[in-house]
Amino acid sequence: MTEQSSPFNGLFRQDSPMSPDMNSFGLGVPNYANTSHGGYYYDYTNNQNADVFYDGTSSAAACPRNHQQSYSPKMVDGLGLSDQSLQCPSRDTDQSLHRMGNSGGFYRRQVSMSRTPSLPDAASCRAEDDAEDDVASNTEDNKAGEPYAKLIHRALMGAQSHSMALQEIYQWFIDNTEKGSSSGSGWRNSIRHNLSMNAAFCKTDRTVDSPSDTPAKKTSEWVLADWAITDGVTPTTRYRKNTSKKSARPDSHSAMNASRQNAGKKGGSMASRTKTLRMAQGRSLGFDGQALRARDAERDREARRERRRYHQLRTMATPPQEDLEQRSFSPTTPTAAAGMNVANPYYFKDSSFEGMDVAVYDMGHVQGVYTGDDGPVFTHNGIPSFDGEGLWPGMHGY
DNA sequence: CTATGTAAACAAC
DNA sequence: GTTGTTTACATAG
Repeated sequence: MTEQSSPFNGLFRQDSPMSPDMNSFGLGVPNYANTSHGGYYYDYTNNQNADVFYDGTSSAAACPRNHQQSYSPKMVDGLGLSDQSLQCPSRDTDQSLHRMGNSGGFYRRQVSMSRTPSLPDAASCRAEDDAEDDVASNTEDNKAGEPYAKLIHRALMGAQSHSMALQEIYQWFIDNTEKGSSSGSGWRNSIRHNLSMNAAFCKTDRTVDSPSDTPAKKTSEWVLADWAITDGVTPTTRYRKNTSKKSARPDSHSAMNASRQNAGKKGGSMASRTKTLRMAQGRSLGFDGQALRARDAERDREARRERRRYHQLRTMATPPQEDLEQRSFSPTTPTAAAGMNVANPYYFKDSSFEGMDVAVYDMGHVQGVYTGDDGPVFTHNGIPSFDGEGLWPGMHGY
């Protein structure tokens, strides 16, 4: 295998260890030394010597966050385990979560990476979060009024790499919200609903190689879209389809029941069909295609402008693969979707596109991958390109 | 009308 | 049973 010259064996999500000056629009120099790319990407495959193990937990499968940044125990101690975002609860077989004491429950990664993390410490993260949601409760107990989307956003902002498994989000709600202490499970449904419907939350699928010869495990986590890290959440409502509000049908009960069943039927069948499609079409942009009305479109344009501004600022300091959006994998880590006749989560957005909809480039446009010192570059006959338009200055498509 | 919460059907695992 | 997607309905403002 051609190992890249990079001193670490993979690409790791980089947003979390940004230096503080990077947090404000990224004009600073990334101080994760030896990583020549701007980040947000992982490589979970070259993990043979990046095995994950866990401290203080009973189960080897206790923590699914094995893709995350490695923190030495010393650093963890320094950050303070009272910060619940640093803790990784263990699971028992029926998947309920237990809080571990301060002595355990976190994980660490058995790999030495030469980059200097210079993490924002827990305190600054906290301060940042508190500053961001000015209205948000300062107390641990949240006001019941804070909507799910914002709560989820806060949870993810407090998590390493801004990513959490669903169960961890549940646990966060249990620990930090009133909603999570309610008896039923409706709030879990609502969380899932929000995660699905809000473009600020992106799902990452991956298969994780276990240290031993355990069969590769599929895990799934929810991560904040990069723009949501700075911009916060946008209302989930915007991504809903237009529902013909008023009951056109006067037939009441049985009709309602039937219509709901029908809705579920649609939802269920749509789920699988549009799942990958939506991935490929840029869910993180929050488009619902035709369902967008003019005003929504204008608001989207405005938000997109803002994100582009942010994007441009960042690309001044980072290589062009920042143009990859919502790619949670390394391109050298093909998923089952890669090369198959299904939509692929590796897609590319022409960020300069001013029009109504997204220009999408999926892996079908990619002719090859070159992994060099500047990070992965897609190539055609050895020349960085796409078969579409050039995505960034100085690169011309084929 | 908008934002949000909730219930529920359904698929895939 | 869990996870994720989707539709529908309710309600507060």
